[in-house]
Amino acid sequence: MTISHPDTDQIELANVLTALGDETRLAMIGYLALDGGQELACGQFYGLGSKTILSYHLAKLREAGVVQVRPEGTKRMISLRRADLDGKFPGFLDAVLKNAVTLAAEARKNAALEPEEALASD
Amino acid sequence: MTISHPDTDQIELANVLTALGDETRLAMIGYLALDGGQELACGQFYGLGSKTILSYHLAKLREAGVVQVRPEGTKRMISLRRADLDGKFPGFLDAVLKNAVTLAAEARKNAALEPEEALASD
DNA sequence: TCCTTTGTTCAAAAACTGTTGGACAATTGG
DNA sequence: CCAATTGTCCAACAGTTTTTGAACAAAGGA
Repeated sequence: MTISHPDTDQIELANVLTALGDETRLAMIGYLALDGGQELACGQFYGLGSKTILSYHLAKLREAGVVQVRPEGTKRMISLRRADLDGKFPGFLDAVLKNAVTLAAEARKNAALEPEEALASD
Repeated sequence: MTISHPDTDQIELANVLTALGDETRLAMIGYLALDGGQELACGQFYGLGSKTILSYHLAKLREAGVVQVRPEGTKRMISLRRADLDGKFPGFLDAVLKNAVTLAAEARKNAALEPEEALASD
């Protein structure tokens, strides 16, 4: 395997809770839910910080078993491990996402207003 | 107010998740759910550590808005803020408790086997 | 090949966390 | 009053987390 993920049976609730106990990471999973479960690349988490910081937080989510990361070219396509989480902790992810989605929506709105993060749009 | 608690509208999901992202604190809320929502004193979290450590973790749970603490004599009667949490994060607490309860049950069983924690039973 | 895009890795610094042991405080009972 | 019970507070310690900037690597296009 190119990128290491915990097996489903190695996902522990305390680790998942720790991974999600951070506004940046909560917003990240909100982004992943916003677009209907579509995969996202790191660069699409607008308004959540530098690429270094996103890489760091992405690793935390991946190591806790919250997200799946698939390399595609130079990108990393990220998606929620929804089936695994729903199987182990029924109802948990949906309850958390209700909140996380609003965090992501705010971050996206703010990023649109402050184009410091945005790259050349030409 | 004798003991400080956050208002309901000040309870934030990221803080709740951080508070619960720890095996000791997860087991603590498991204990609170085990006995059908009865209040517990610190001394009744058998097998979870010294009184100092329980006091530390209790403060974390209280400051995050997870538990309510009511002084009674020299004891602190602790209960889940179930209505507040259910109101703000529907389905969340129940999803977490399913797991936390088993942690508490294991801790209680182990504490019964290793009577180092137990005080004089005479 | 050279450059761009996309992200990872590293070292360093600052802040926070969890644990321990001892002292302390408040309440209750003898 | 004196002692026991129940927890809190404090200082110290080791370890972890988060952040920053710079260097690096991998893939793809001109």
